[in-house]
Amino acid sequence: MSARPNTEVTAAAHDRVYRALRTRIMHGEVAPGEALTLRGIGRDFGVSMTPAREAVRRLVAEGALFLSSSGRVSTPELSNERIEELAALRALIEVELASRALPRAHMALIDRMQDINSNVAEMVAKRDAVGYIRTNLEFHRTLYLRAQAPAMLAMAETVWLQLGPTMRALYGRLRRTEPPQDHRLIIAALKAGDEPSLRLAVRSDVTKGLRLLAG
Amino acid sequence: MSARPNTEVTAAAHDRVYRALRTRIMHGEVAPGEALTLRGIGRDFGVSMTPAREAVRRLVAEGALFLSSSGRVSTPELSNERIEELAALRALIEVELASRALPRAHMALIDRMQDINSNVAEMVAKRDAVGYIRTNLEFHRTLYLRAQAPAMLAMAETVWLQLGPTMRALYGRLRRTEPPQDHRLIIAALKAGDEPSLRLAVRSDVTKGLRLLAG
DNA sequence: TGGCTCAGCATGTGATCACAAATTTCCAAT
DNA sequence: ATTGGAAATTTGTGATCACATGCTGAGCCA
Repeated sequence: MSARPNTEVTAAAHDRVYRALRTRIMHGEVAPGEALTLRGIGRDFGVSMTPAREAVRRLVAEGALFLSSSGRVSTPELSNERIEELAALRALIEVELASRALPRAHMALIDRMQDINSNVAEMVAKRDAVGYIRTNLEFHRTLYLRAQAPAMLAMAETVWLQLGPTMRALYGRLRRTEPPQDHRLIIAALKAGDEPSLRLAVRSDVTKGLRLLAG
Repeated sequence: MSARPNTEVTAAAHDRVYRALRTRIMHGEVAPGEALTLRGIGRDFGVSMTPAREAVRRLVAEGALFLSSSGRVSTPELSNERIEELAALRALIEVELASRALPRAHMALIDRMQDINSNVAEMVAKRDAVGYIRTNLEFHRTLYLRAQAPAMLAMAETVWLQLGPTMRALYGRLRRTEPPQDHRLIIAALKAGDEPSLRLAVRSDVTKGLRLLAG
């Protein structure tokens, strides 16, 4: 086989691999400490080592994967200190994003967030950890997209990515049945146009889960 | 030539290339919009395309380089909106870092920061834009290292990296002769243990330069 | 039984090649 | 002179290979 016989829509192989791995990591579909090999990734996606290597490099650069001194890659196992830091970063960045989104959040957006939140509740009821993480991030991203701040959103997603495997471990352990109360507070603050309440609710939502884990 | 004849200290070629490029970009040694080629980078560093490609991938992932739709890489030319966002991120993250460093900032650290700040003043006097950026970042990093928050510091450095070429363009244009006043305020607040003043001074220092550019 | 060594294997790294697509160059036609 | 297009060159992509290193486990000795 030679290079890409790309006549149209086909994206670059390394990008396809990157996106697939990124989504799996962010949604918590891989456990912390899980090892990956370039040849293994290549086999999984039907490509050679080269695109697998490039995808892994990107993910390492984003902190989604850990590179051992010998070059082996694995999902990171975060220390409590690092979890606390990442939670603080989420709080800083996401509060700002929510604040910037507030003036632009019209009723259609709030309705959509309520729909997503009912999906979150469903995932909690089904004890579906991956589904919960996915819909929960969708809830947040839907709001933050309105902030029109792509660099900040990218930063927030990088943090989510680093927390992905850890969140899986957390919510996999957790035995909750009630949907997140803070999401309702966020929606209420949006409806009321109440910025201080919004900031408080986002900070609480973002910090709460991770505090249990690090505590 | 085959693989790395690495008997000891030699670092991986892709890592060496990555670090060199990263430093050059962060310090503003390349202009915004400057184009790079994999073969050119390889030639410059005496390696093949493979390590050059990996280094570039990492830098693209960190937002230090822009990847065109056809795969060409260049230094990004930031819009005013993006500059404003990145300045806001600097403010958020660096104020937090400074705040966390404050309780641990003893006299030896403050002395070192004063030394670095006199180097900053020297660079300003010499109209050395690259030297100014380098010593200015060194001033900030010296403080933030004391925060013991590696994930946050990495985030801050990623923002610096994205702003590198733009800062060069800014400070290259700027005709200043006075050293930054805010640095003196930062040092004074550290000496006094005055957290609110420190937060204010850092925010002002970090926001000021970029406001001119985006304005 | 427990620890040690060494062979075999798995794995990352870097060079090189073939190919497709994008970009540039150059020449002819108007 | 300017524009159009075709040829030539540059460039990124992905596959493959050789090699050095790290890891694993089987066999050995105490």
